Amino acid sequence: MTDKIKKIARIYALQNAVQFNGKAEPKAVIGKVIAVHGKEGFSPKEIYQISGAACLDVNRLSLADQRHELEKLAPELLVKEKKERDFSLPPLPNAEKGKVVTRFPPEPNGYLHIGHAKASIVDYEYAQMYDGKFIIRFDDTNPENAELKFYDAQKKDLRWLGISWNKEYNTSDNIQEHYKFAEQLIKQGNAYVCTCEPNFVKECRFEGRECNHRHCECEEGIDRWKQMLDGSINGAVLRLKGDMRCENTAMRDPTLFRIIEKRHPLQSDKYRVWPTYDFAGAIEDSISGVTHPFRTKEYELRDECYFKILDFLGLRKPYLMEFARLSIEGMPVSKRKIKPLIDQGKVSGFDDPRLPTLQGLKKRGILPEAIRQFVFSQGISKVESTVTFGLVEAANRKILDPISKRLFFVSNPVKLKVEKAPHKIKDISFHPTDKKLGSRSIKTGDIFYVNAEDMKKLKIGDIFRLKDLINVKILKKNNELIGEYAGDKLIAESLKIQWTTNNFVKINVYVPHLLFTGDKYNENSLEKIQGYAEEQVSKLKTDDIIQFERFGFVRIENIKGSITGFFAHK
RNA sequence: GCUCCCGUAGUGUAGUCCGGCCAAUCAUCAAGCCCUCUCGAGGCUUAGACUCGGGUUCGAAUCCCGACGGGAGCACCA
Repeated sequence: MTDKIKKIARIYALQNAVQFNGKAEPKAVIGKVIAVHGKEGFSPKEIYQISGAACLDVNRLSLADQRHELEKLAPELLVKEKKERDFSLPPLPNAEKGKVVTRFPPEPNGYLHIGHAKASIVDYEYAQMYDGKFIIRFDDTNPENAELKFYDAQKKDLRWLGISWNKEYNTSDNIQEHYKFAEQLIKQGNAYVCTCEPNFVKECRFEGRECNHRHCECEEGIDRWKQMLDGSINGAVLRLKGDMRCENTAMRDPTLFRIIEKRHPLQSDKYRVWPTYDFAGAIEDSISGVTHPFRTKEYELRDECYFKILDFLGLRKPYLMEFARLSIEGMPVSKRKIKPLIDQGKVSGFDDPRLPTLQGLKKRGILPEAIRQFVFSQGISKVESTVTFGLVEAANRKILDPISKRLFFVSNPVKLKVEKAPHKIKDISFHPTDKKLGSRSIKTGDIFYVNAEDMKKLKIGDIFRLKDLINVKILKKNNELIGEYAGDKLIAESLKIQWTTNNFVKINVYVPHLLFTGDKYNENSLEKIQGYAEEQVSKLKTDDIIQFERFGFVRIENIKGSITGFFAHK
């Protein structure tokens, strides 16, 4: 038995020594030995001694000898294997295949952004993982926020992300049911109608003081509730009887229902008493069969309230989980920040390519699959972090690169006359490796357009190459740019530049930069680059994403022959 | 102010629940080289982290205590 463990210790001491310059470290070795062998009746002390001795012995050998011996004993330990990272979501606690139900509950008050994408993708993905069901529920319990157009707009955004759902409904469809639960709470003495001034409520909550309404009889409570519903009292709310001295201030008798006299986009003026998030969220998750509701961290303090309500009503409790909000550097997600920019005309709308709205991302050529991969790479931890948009770009580039056509675009174009240039009809393929993407043929003469900065780098007499076409020697560089044909054969070390013939397409490319630097709006966040693209570009359709060589990936909009580009990234 | 949550390379992230195959994963970024008729992609290499201080233990990124730092809540918004 001791022999066995000695042998193991020897092997790992050798491995450790080989890995770290001939010096084995007993601490590391003992760990491995215990991990592989298990303790099996040995005390850690014994193993420690054995490992220590093994290290001493091994360290006396030369590195070459160590390697040699390890090769004989356990050659597989010689190669350091690369660990693979698995980017799928971690397993869901308390989950059973076929029985998981998740939900995405947006308020129909705006367009979806990347934060919503994270939530919905996580919800959807877990339902998929467990062959469960995924519900989309519009949390439209505040008629002051809900707007008709957003119900469909949000669904459209979700579909674009590749998300589908098993069930869709509105919380506002269930108000009657919410009323029944409210009544039950009042009857049980777990809720009461309060007509205190909002400021007074706030004060009491802060100081942990109860108000008089808290102690009214149930009979009276029901009456007052009915009055709330029929409009005969105003300024009333229904509050949960929590604990006004609870350390968690969310439990200091939170409001469950309030009066909002505003026409609802779906329910019209049918109701004037509306449940709050605390109430509606808990009730809906429970009665719709959701097993694993996710929400963002800022609700964490409300968990207690969520469960208290379900407790009082004897309703099933879902397994509630939280994760951190997603924030991206320089790209605010909140309506509070975006809305003023739109109102002041600083961005064009909710689909401005500088915005992290799904429509904005789409506009600049970010693919839904890239967003999904990005979300998976972020995971669902509670650590708050600010991500660089570069991570989204990197994911997008990996998807785009093998499938995007390569085309020529010349920004800041200058005219170049090439003397003695052979007239050609040149076939140039759309992709450097994937020939299946096809090719275009370009008819060339002696007039070209090239980028002015490229030309600045060249002196008279220099030879450069019009990529995929011919070499050109610079003859003149003053008012006019004149070159001379210098052969067809590729010169490996020559500068290869993109070009167009005089048969070009005028195009503006909008390059989005960070909207904010720190807290300040970046006045130069949208750069407009004008240039000429090769004629082929006029054949592109809206939403085509191509790469302009040495420029970057660009999404095209072709509106009745007028071409605009939106820069995605390099 | 009170309460809660969180602290791993420049930025993200795995590992933390259940201490030992962790002198710590992967991506991104940066630097360098190779490859390429793009400044893209690909390949290779290098650099870079467990917030700090105590404790428990043969052994701590992991458990305990404390400090510090960041975030959130204290709405008749969600």
